[in-house]
Amino acid sequence: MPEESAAPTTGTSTTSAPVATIATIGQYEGRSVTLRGWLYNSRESGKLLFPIFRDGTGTIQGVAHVKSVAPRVFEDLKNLTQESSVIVAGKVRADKRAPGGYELDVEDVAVVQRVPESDPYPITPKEHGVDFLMERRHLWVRSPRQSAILRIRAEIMRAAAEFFDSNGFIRTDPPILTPAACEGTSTLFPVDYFGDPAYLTQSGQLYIESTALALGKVYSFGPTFRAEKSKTRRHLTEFWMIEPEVAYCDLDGLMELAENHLSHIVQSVLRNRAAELETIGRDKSKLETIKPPFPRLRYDEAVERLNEAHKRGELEQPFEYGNDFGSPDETWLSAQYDRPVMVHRYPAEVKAFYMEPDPADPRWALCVDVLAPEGYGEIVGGSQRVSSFELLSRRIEQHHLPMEAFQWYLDLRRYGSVPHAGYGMGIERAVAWICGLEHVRETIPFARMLHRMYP
RNA sequence: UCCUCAGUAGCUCAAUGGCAGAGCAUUCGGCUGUUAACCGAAGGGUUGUAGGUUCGAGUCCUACCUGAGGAGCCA
Repeated sequence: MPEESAAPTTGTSTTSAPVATIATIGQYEGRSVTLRGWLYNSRESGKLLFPIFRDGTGTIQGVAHVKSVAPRVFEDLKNLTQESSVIVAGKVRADKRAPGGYELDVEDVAVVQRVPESDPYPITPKEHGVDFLMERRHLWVRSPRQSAILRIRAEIMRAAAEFFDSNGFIRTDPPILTPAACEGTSTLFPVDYFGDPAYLTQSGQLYIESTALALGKVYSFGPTFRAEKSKTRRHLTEFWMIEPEVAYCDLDGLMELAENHLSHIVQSVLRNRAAELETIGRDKSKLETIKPPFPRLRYDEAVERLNEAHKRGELEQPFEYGNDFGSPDETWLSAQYDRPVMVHRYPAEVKAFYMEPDPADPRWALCVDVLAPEGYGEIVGGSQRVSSFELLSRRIEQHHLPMEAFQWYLDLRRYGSVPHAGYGMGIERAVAWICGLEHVRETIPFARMLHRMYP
């Protein structure tokens, strides 16, 4: 994906040399170019300077000898501080010693803003702790690793939407401000809506069930909010979800959709963000296997395997039948496969009220969780929805949900109800898995977590 | 919310209850191919906060604050 400069040129050139970007600088080999960026780091050896520049697309080392440039240029470069903004002109030269394959023989430099040494850039190329970096997230995103992750995130989001756009889905985004809870209010963020209580959405699902019955195949893509007080590597209070919803679709159709969707995303990242995967040191062979079909596992079979694993001593806690999987259970299960595993038909009583019971045995719900490999856990959760008006209103009653608030949702079963199904995919967990990250806080530009709202 | 661990220089970390220390960063000096460069020198401290024990507390005790890891819940 070469991003050619459609950049503005106002007053930002030192010479007439064309403005290049570092990622695609090879096409200018042997020619002079202008780079607009920042000083990433610099080294010197006597009369030789090695400033390393970054421009958002990559880094490149410049070379300047005291005799090869004007005295002012040499002095300016020598006094340059980390993250000072500069416009630099130089000749592109292929060099085997350079990590990116090219170096820049500096010809001229214009300092846009010099960072004063009395208040140096705080993030040095050495080690830092998590708290220190998160407090300076607005600067941390400049580091090569962090900007590579954000580029991969953007590709994941692009490919995730592209898959639906090119398969007949219509994007219909639900409201973010909602009048009532989807499944109880305890995990919702309340807001004051002109004196009445309202909540930030925790899922657009109920709304896109409506648009699916209007348009057939739909999806939504946006932020969702959960006020859960969870403090783990998998949780954010604000995260992005892409949710398809399909009329006349059953659980089997939904699982097929999910495996094709996920495979498309991973293969797109491999194709379009190979350099970034390299930068962050991701093992690509772990992603190349992500192709349909994904293994399918009934809840019952998963439980059996977990109990066997416990007997062998691979899991501390024995699994209690009828429960939802715990985090260690998910981690163990997902680590058993080289591609995502789809666990389906959980016990109905531990699952949401809107999930259709299996006609073959109503103790099970027609639902599926997709667990990412390498222990990354649940990245997709979905189900076939209850289509019977009688069953749905009975469920709403049993769950002590306010019947008034669900009248519009029940209308979808009053007027032309059909079997339909959908799922939600958490973008940040997908990014963490595809990038091989320890924690979701690095998968989003500014993470919102329990006890972290700055910057 | 619960459990565990941590908080010392700008950063990452040392210091048996007995003189507050190193590496990096910053400043100055040296080096014509450096790759988180290297070599030499300098400056840099209310040891998270408040109490307590002790001749003496960074170190032990109590409370609180902040952060991290995990659990539950979830995507």
